[in-house]
Amino acid sequence: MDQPGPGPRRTTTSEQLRVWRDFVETTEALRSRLSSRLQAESSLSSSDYAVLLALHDADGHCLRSSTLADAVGWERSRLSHQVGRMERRGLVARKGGRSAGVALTDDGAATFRRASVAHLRAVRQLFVDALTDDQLAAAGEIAAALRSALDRPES
Amino acid sequence: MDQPGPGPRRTTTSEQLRVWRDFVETTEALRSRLSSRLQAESSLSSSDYAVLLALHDADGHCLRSSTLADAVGWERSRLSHQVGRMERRGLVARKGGRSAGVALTDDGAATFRRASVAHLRAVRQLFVDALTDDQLAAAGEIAAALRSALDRPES
DNA sequence: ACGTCGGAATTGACGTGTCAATTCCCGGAG
DNA sequence: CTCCGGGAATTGACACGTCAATTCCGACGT
Repeated sequence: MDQPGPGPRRTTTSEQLRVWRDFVETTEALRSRLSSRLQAESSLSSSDYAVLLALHDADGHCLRSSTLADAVGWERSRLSHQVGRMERRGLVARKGGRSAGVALTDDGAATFRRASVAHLRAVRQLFVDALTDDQLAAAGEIAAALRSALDRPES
Repeated sequence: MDQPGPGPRRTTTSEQLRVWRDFVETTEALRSRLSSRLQAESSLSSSDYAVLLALHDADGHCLRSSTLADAVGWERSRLSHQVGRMERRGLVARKGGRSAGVALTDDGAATFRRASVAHLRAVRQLFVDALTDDQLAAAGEIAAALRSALDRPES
């Protein structure tokens, strides 16, 4: 046996692959479920919600485009399209000329508050309460480990 | 202290929320990284890959539309659009009249084999090898727990 | 003051996903 | 044989994301 003792060392990859698939499919399903609920309850997409959240947390409910883009972690152009659509729906407003800020409208702020209680309830039900304390802690560690792998030099 | 002893009971929700956000953002980033690599290395989207994988595993490299839809877990119409696009690129072919099957072409099969080695390498690097054995096991349990919450009656 | 240079923001074109029709085919009833 | 019902598959219209231009504005040198 070229296995260094009884310690848990990698067997094949098929078991690992199974975990990978379960993990991916489940997180995907979770994301998509939360997204449907949000849509059904508040007519907001996850993207809408992300923007509203960032603006809501911002000082004066207003941010420069590029700051907002960083806050939600998107490309500029994606944000621009998104803001355009949200502006048409009256959730946000562009301030000033070409440069200088996107602001939450009153309507946007109200919509966000309404949506967020339902959304947080859903997150609690489908994630927080679905896991034991240990599992929740493990989830945090796993996220950190994955992120650090993602941040490595690239291959 | 209204905390019932040293036992691990929920504090506020803000710590839990932080874990939730980390978790979501990280899995999202991971998915998107794998997807870019696949695209760069093989000119395939994740959706393309999913379809090729399902057909490759299928008997005779051919499946009925609805069976294929179940295999990848999509809506019918999404599959139809996807297959249409893949057909134009020569990766798959529709058989028979309106009903009766989508088949992998030789080109599709070859493309899939090429893509899968790179993809599996990436999965190993960014997921399997990024986690300790314990974390990998925990990931499996977390997926199971989340899935079972998702499968509950709905709210 | 004028040009122009550079980055910020936007736009357009295109591939993709969803929802609501719509088409197509098969099987049974008359 | 013909007609009709219903489910499978497709299509169309529209929302969304990405990439490659393009526009816009302000700073800097001369």
